[in-house]
Amino acid sequence: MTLQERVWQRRNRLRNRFSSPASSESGESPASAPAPRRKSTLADVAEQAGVSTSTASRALNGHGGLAPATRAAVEDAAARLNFQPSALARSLRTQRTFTVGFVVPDVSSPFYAATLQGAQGTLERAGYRVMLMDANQDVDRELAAVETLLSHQVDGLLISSAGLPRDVFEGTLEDRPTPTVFFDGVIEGAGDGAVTLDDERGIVLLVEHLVEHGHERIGLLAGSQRESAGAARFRAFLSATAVHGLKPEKRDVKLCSWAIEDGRRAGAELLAEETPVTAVIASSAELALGFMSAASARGARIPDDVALVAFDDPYFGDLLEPPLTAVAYDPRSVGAIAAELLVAGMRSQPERRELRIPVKLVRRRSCGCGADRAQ
Amino acid sequence: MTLQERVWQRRNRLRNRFSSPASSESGESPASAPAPRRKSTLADVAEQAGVSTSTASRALNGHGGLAPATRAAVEDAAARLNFQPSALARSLRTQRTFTVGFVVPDVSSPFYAATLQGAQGTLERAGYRVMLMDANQDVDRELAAVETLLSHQVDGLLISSAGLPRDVFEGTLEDRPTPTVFFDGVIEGAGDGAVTLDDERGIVLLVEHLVEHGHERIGLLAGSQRESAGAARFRAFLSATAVHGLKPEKRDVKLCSWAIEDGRRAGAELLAEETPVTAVIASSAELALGFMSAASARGARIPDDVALVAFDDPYFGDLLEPPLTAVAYDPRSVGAIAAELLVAGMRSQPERRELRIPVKLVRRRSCGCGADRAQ
DNA sequence: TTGTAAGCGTTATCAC
DNA sequence: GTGATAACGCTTACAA
Repeated sequence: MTLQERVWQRRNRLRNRFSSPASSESGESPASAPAPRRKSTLADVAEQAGVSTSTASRALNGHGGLAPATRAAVEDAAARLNFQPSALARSLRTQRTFTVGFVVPDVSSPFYAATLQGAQGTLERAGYRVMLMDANQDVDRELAAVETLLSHQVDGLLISSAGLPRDVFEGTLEDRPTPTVFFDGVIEGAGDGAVTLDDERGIVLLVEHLVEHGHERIGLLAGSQRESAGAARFRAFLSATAVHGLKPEKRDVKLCSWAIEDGRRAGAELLAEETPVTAVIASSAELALGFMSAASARGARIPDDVALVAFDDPYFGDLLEPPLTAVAYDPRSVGAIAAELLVAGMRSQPERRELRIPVKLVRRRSCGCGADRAQ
Repeated sequence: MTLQERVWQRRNRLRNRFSSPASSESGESPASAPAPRRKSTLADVAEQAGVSTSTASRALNGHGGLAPATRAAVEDAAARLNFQPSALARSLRTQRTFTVGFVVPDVSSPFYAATLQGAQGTLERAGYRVMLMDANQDVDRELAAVETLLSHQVDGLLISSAGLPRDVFEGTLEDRPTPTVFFDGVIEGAGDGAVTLDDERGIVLLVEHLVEHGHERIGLLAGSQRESAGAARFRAFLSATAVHGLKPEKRDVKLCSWAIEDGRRAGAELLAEETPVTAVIASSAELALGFMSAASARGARIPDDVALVAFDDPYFGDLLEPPLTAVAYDPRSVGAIAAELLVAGMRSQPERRELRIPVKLVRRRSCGCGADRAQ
C-alpha cells in the first residue's frame, strides 16, 4: 500500500466514523458516545462479518477452503474495522515470533551500525523484525541481553560477542534451542554459523605492504584480546611478521580496547619510546584515529616520522590528513550474510557454516605511498 | 548476577542433571530418556513446588502476602528448573510489553546510531527494551515500521521522521493511543513530545562566523526539505543571512538528500559556477564530507578558495584536512532525553513538551581560522 | 495465605 | 465450508 493510498484510506475512515449512525452529533449520553475505541480484535471482525472467529482467522490467513463470499465479507469487515492482528497473541499461539535478536558490543560504532543495517535489510525481506540490544562492551550485559531476547522467544539470534565463554553461552541456550549465528566477535565452535572478516589475510596485506616500504620495526595497536577479531589479528600479526624475519618486541604491541581514546593513549606510549617503531598497524579505524591524534599532539608526522596503516577503512578515510592506508571490506555484507545464514538456519537445520568476508588493501598516503615514490 | 556466578550456576545445573535419578545412564527406553527439554513454564514450577500457578506467580513477582516458606519453595523450584517467564504470555495478559519502538531514517548514520545508543541506555535503565526499525529514508517504510511496531503492542514510540504527514501518522495511531516522542525529524504538533537540535541557533552561529571572516556570498547544502531539521536549517539560513544584509541567490542553495554522495554532487555544482560562492555551509557532516571530496576532485582548496563549515561535528572532525569548523552537540543526549520524555509519558500523561538541545561552535581551520589570522 | 477460574487474542483440531 | 472448543503461558479478581 502506498502512502497516497493510506492517506485516502485514512480520510475514508474518518468519513465513515462521522456518518456512522451510532455517533449522532446530538447523542450526548455516555452510552451513545463513540466507545473508547479499543483496538479491534479478530472477534470483532468475525462478528461484523457474521462468521466465527475460526473462519475469520482462516479467511485472513488464506488457509483452507473458504467460500469466496465469506472470505470477501471477512476481508471487508477487517478493513472497515482497521483490524491489525495482535502479534503477541499470534506468537503465543504459534510459538513463532518472526523476530530475531541482534546483540553487539556497541551500536554506535560505524562498523556495527553498518552490520545492523545489512542484517536488517536481509531479515526484513525474509519477514523478520529485529530486536536490538547493545551490550556496551560488557560480557555480563551481553549475557543479560541474550536472556532477555530468549524470554521474548526470538526465532533467532545474531551476535557479535565481546568474549562470552562458550559454555556459559550454551548453558543459557540449552533449554531453548534457538538458531544463532555469530559475526565478527565469534565464539569458537558455538552457534549454527559464524561470519568473520578475513583477519589473517588483512594483517598479511598490511604487514607485507609495510615491509615493501622498508620497515623493519612495526608496532601494533591490537585491540581487545577478549574478542575473537582482536585476538585473530594479533596472532596474524605475529605470524606475518615472522614470515619476514621480524620479531616484534613486546613493548611494541599494545593490547588495549577499541575506543579512539585507547588508540590515543597506546599511540602516545609507542611514540614516547627512545627509539620508536617506524610504522604501526592499528587493528581498527578508531585506534588509527587515536594514533593520529597522539601523533599530531606530539608533533610526529605521518608517514614521515612514523607510517600508519589500519585494519578497517572508514568512509572518510581519504579525507583524513594524511589519507589512511587501510584494509577495506564491506561491513554491510557481514551483517547481510550473517542474516542469510540465520534465515536458512531458522527454516531448516543445515550444517554449521563458517564464512569469511574478503578484504582488500587500499593504498593511500599514511603508509608512505605517494609521499616518497619509493614503494 | 555476575558472570562468574553464572558460570557456577551453569556448572551446578549440569551436575544436577547428571545426578538426577530420572536420567540414569543405563535407562535406554524412550520413556526414561531425558524428555525433549521444552522450556519450563510457570505450571512446571508450581508443580515442583507443590502449589498452584497463582501462588507461584505471586511468589515470583513479589506480590501479595505469602508464607515465607512457600515463597522459598517456589523460588527454589524456579531456580532448579531454570524458569524464565514468557514475556509473550505475560504481555498478552498484562497488556504491557515494556518494549519501545525506535524508528530512524538510517541507523548507520553516526548521528542516529548515537541517538539510539543514548535512548537505549535510558530505556534499559527504566526497564524497557528497544525494537528497532530502519525506515531507509522512505516515508512508506516509515509508516510500515510504525504499524509493525504497533502490532507488537510496543508501549511507546521514539521516531525520527523522514517526513510523514501528520494526519497519516495520527490516523495510524488513532485506535491505539501509544505514547510517542519525536526527535530530530519531528512532525509539527504531533506526538507527546519532541526533541530537536537548536537548528536556528546553530545556523546563526555558522553564518555569523562566516560573516566575521568577511564572506558576503555564502552557499548552503540544505539537506532534505521533507525532514524538519533540513527545513529548519534552511529557514534559519535565510533569516540569518538576511540579518547581515545578505540575499543568497537561488542557485547558491542546494536542496538535496543527506548522503555523502549528494554533498559531492551538489558541491560540484556549486564549485562549477563561473563566480562561485566564497563559503559554504553544509547542513550535515556527511554533506560537508561530500563537499570536501568535490573540492579536492576539482582542486579547490579549503579554506583558501572556498571556506566550509558544517552543522554537525563528526568525531573525527579535527583529523580531517582541513580540520572542520562545525556546530557541535551531543547526539547521545538527544536520544537519551527523548527517551526520558517517553518514559515519563508512558508512566503518566504529562503535557506535551518540546525540548531543544543546545549547540556550540567549534572553530577549526576549514572556515579560515588559523590559516589567515584575519578573523 | 492460597486456590479456582476467567481471560488476554490468536490458531489448530476436531466435529458437523 | 464452517463452527465449537481447546490450547499458548501468564496474571488477577474472587473465593475459600
